[in-house]
Amino acid sequence: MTTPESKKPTPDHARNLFAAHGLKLTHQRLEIYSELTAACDHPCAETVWRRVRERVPTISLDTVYRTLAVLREHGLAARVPMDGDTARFDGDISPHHHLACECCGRIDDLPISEFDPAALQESVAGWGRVRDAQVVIRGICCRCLESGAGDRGLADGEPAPVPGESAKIQ
Amino acid sequence: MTTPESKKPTPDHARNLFAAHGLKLTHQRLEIYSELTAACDHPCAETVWRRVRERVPTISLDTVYRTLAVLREHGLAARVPMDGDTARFDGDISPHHHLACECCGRIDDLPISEFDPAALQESVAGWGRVRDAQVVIRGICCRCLESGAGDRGLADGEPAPVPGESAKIQ
DNA sequence: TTCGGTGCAAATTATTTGCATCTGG
DNA sequence: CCAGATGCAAATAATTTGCACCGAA
Repeated sequence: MTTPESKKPTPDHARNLFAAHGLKLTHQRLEIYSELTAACDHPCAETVWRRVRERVPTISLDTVYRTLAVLREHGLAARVPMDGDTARFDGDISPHHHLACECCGRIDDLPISEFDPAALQESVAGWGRVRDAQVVIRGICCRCLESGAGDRGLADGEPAPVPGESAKIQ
Repeated sequence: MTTPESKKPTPDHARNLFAAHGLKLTHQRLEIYSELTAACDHPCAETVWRRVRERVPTISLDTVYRTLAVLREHGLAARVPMDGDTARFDGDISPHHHLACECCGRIDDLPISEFDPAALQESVAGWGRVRDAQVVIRGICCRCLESGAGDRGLADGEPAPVPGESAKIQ
């Protein structure tokens, strides 16, 4: 286990879910989907690949990319709206907010209830159809502040090395 | 003029601003900075380049990339937190929110006052230092809805062609 | 059986970097 | 004069795509 997995993994209810979307349920897709919904660190494609490879050594990186794209197209996964250079994915499609460290690249869910997307319905009325509304916060996490890695500040994606941490790719 | 420019351009107050940050004020930087602060469409590096080239035909794309990076490092510009495949820049560094069309890639400012970042200070207290907090909305703009381009839905960055629009790169 | 899915390798696209030259302060 | 800035071209890194084979329904 590379990172702490919290949320309950997807057993085989994925079977019905995929069928409902007219998607074939392959060994690879099941593993990718399970890994993504179980993860809580909003992994990038390569990270999902590395983790799934522990169970399916022959899976290729582009299958991961293709599967993540398919899951997004069917609304079973989402991309986190952030400004790094690598796409980060989220298996939790329920509306929620995000918090990102510009130093080490970690992205966490932001548990708040102060913000209600419905409140700005009329403000966006004439713009078009809203698919998703969330609060995005960028800053330096306490771990980076403590390690002094956040001194320079800036940078995004997976920047500056964090002492004691592997960082780089999440 | 490629797109409607609204906000007041930066005259020469840029001279003092750059000096204050210890940055040399070159012809190229001035044009890039002016173009960025005048733009209201959150352009990508290549778009800034195309626009500035009308005045400075010899400027190179990597100078634009380097300058945008420098401006960000000094807090004179920001990258919009979004999930497209190309970085989008913002010359307006005052706190505000964004609205993005997943179909044509356009990004607009979202004029709302309902959301006050200060309200979640305590929610983020133990996480670290907040540098920026904003609401990000993703959806399909009315122009795409009308043209039917938003039918398929999904996609991000600069996807599906919009009839009557140049789209592709913003 | 059949069409969608997969793996591999090559191709694209966005962004960065090395280096020699040039220039603002 | 000189450290920092620029242009050009080559290098990276992330993501996509062509194609032949394979397996779920």
